[in-house]
Amino acid sequence: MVRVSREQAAANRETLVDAAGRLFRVRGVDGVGVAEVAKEAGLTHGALYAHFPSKEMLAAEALKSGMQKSLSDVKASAGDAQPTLGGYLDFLLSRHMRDAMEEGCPMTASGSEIARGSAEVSRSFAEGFENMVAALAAVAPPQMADDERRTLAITAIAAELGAIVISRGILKSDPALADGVLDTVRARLGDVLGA
Amino acid sequence: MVRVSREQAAANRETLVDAAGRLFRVRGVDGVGVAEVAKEAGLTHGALYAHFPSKEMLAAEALKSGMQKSLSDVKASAGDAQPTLGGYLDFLLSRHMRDAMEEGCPMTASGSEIARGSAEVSRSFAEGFENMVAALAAVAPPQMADDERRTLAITAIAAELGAIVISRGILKSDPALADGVLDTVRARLGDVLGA
DNA sequence: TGTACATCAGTGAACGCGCGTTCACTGATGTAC
DNA sequence: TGTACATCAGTGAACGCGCGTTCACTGATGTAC
Repeated sequence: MVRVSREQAAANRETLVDAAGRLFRVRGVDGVGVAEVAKEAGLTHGALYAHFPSKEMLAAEALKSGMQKSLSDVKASAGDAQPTLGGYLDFLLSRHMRDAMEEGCPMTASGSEIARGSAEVSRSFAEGFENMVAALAAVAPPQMADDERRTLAITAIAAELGAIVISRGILKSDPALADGVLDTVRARLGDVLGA
Repeated sequence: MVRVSREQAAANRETLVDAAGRLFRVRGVDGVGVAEVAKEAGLTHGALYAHFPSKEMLAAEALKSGMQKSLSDVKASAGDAQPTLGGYLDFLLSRHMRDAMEEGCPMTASGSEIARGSAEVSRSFAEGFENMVAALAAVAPPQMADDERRTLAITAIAAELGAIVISRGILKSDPALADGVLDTVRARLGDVLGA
């Protein structure tokens, strides 16, 4: 196939970003070649360079998109019910969040790679982080002052990220401890934050 | 040079592990070749395979060694004074800890790579994590029950790891926010843990 | 202590391989008349 | 609406390169007598 419609091209671009996000989260940016990303999207590697100037830029785009998607997932986790901080934490610190890396949050899956990324990557990350902070602050106990809610949200996200990373790291050698870390941090955050 | 004394060989092995730890932390395991590790240690890549069966095993060894060294650094941060939880947290959540990746903790520098590593890597990590938990639990408020001290230590480490990773990720695009995350989590943990 | 020889830590060339990126080409899409 | 042609998304061969690993070789170290 050569030359597709503009709609199709836009769809292909999105498919590339999604495939990249999924693969990069599971195996790392350095662990996946551009050819595999393109193949996963049903294209050849050459097509990828019609949409992105380099693998690095694709990674930045995939990160941004993944953070947005992840935020939507968190918000959607409440379903039709009123979202609560406790509900968000249950979702963020669940075994599913730990195990389903391909659909999870890029922040937990690629944290150490983001630190080494370009300024572009950093910008995508900062934006996604701010949005996540805002989402958690919005469901913090209403009697709190605004800056206290923000403080609480930042601390909860940091603890969540750390707990998921630690739990994943331990999983292959001590699954019981890996589960314990998730439960411990979830419970402790609950005690502390009243959620 | 060919064939060195047994002492020299042991020293060379250690130099390789140190060099690998430093380089892997800064640029990632996938971001550094075995030739560069060997060169950094003043050897050629061939020599590396006299000490380690593969790059993967070298990485596992470097992780184990790095976690031990990191724990020593934390304990040493108290100097001659009586170690306290607050003192440990000041050290763990400092700008220096965030910026000096080459001497920092492999847990924060390579978290997402550890999750993808072998069972061997997972074992090294689990052991290092347990030791760090024990060290923090040992300086937790003495009136607490043992399991509560452990819970507290796990939560503090998770929050520390997350805060450092987030701060590093944001640093290139928003240094002020990056500092803010460290300070926020440090303060909040202090409030909450009474340290 | 002195000599002969086995050991093996370290060297550096070579291996096959997959990487990111480029580019000449294709032909359906989109457009101008 | 129909025709002629420019555009450009996607193809796939080719590029140079650095990767992890292997291996024949070297010669000082360590050992047996």
